[in-house]
Amino acid sequence: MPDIRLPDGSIRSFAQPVTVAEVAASIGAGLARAALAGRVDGVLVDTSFLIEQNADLAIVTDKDSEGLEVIRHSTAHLLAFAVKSLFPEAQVTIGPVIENGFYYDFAYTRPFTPDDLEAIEKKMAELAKQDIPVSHRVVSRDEAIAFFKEQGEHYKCELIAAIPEGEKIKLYTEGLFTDLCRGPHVPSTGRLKVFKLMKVAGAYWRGDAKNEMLQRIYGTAWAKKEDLEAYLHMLEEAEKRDHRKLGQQLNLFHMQDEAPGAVFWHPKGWRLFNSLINYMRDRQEEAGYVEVNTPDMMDRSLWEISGHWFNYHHHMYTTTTEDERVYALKPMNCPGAVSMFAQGLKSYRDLPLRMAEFGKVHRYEPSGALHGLLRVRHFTQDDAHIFCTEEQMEGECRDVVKLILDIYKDFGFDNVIIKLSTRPENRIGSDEVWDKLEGALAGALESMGMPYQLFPGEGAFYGPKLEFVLRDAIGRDWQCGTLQVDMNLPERFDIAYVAEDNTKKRPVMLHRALFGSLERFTGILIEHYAGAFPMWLAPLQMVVANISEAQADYARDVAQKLRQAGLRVELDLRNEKINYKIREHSLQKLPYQLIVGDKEKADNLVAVRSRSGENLGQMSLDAFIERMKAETAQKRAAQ
RNA sequence: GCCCAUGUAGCUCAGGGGUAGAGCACUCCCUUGGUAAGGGAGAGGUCGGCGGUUCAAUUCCGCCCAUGGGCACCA
Repeated sequence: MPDIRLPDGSIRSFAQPVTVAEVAASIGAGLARAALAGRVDGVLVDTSFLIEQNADLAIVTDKDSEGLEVIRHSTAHLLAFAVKSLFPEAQVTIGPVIENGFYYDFAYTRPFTPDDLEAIEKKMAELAKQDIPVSHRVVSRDEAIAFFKEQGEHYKCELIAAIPEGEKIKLYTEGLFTDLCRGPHVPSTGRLKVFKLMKVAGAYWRGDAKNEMLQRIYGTAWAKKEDLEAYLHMLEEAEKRDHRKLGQQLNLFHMQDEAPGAVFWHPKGWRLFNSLINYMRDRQEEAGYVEVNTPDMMDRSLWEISGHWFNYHHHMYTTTTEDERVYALKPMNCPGAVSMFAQGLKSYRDLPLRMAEFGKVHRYEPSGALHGLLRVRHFTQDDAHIFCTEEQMEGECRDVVKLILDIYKDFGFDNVIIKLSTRPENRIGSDEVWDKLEGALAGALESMGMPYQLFPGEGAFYGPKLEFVLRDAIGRDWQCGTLQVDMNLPERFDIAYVAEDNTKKRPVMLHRALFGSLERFTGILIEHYAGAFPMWLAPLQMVVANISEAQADYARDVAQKLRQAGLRVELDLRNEKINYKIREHSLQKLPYQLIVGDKEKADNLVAVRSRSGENLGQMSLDAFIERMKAETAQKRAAQ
């Protein structure tokens, strides 16, 4: 005799146990048709779930985010259903919901082709149209294993074996297809209307590279057709921002086959790159850092001391010289920095010593990992190592966090997620020391009131770390900055400072990078701004274009004056119509275009057009320069 | 590193067993035009590399390299 309380607070009483579907029907026929699942006392269930006692119930429809998840999950099953009906020999494995869609991994004798995908999608549509009911039953572990064994589904048997004791094992059936699943699912396949298969890819069984590779089919699913279209449109827009594409269109950089994972910076791209370094130099100087430079290549013995040789030498570039010495290109700057500290005697008066280096590091990354500027083999870090006393540690951490967040703001990244990764199982050092290091990082954040996400066990073997993830203009997340506390290197290199009491003490060492990799950060900025850089970053800020040859001298004159005012200017005196020039420079996303014709020449003016396409009219050169200086100083403003 | 796909002119792409084609860009000529493409001519390619099959390979097959999408990796 359950009393059921709905989200609006109203209570419905029933004479006997009822299913979620029946409650929905008692409220209205429309809701009954829309019901995808139910939430009973906070737990998501199928519409066939029988409510026997008093309970809170919410009917889940495609208007709820949970409803959409149910749709995606059920569409993954529909995909498996279709694959099994077209390729009965394929074995099913797992098919979870992911952002914007789902995937399903299959084991099959041959790879699925793009044509197969098309056929599978067609089959899915067919099965959906047949509106096949989806039902489930709870079975015992032995029963489940026997069932899948008989079907030849060995992966499923492995999955069942891994289900913890005491958890219910459910089998969902739609038509001839039965799958192991936690549920819930839509009541029938007819509820799945808007989906599209996106791509096939390889994926290791259970995410382990030691296991065999399965075939993963990715798909997307939505409640409404318009949602799917909006999603596909968003993907197209993201593709237009792709830094590899823009890098070529805007003539910023290129890469070529002979140098995989390495960048050829063109003049404009290099100017951008250098703007970032110069900006960082200024900020670091203000924050009390000194800048140093250490060798790119050092003897193997140094890398043995640092531990890199043992841990990473497969990923290091090495070379043997004629005298048979083995050198390695630096994969990190820290051994150089520690060597720098070790040289000469250091006193507590020298601490904290904040030592920055724009070091170019070389790592032989796996070929499959390379990706434009975002994952390269040779990159420049805006690295710094802070040597300090234990007492100074927390304060230094706080200053780094402040600096990072403040700098990100200048690029319009206000939305920064901070992750704290703590001691892993495999680690060096006593728990007591780890308490201190983790305490310094957490304490710094907490004293500033900064929220953070905790990742227990994810720290490096030598110390905990903070990671700074920023969200760009179209909502994508990028991990950039890190702050790590290191107890490994100071010990390995046996560095010390002379303390107040004239004893030698081991300093604490912080590693930090704000941009992380300059190459990567440049790539992120290209996508973030879609190539339309704000004035302070734009490699080329403006063009001066003449209407016809008669104003060439005047245009030259204007450009020269702008350059003298410290602006980055290009001159376009080509024998082309003004429309043609404007179109070209607009496509190059220049912040400003200055048009000079007879009128401007006569009155000593420039006609200004902004990147947004707005004609700002005529103004004097001085007024324009004033305006440009103000805009450049403003930093973050972009259009 | 693993799976799949791709590689043709500077760029975007078409083609296909009988020694390659378009648009844009480039060079020259005409045009001197006021806020997103004026007209004409010309030049440009060992069809990613190496092997194989064939009378003949850019096209078919194999290996390698690179790129793209994933997986794994990211000190």
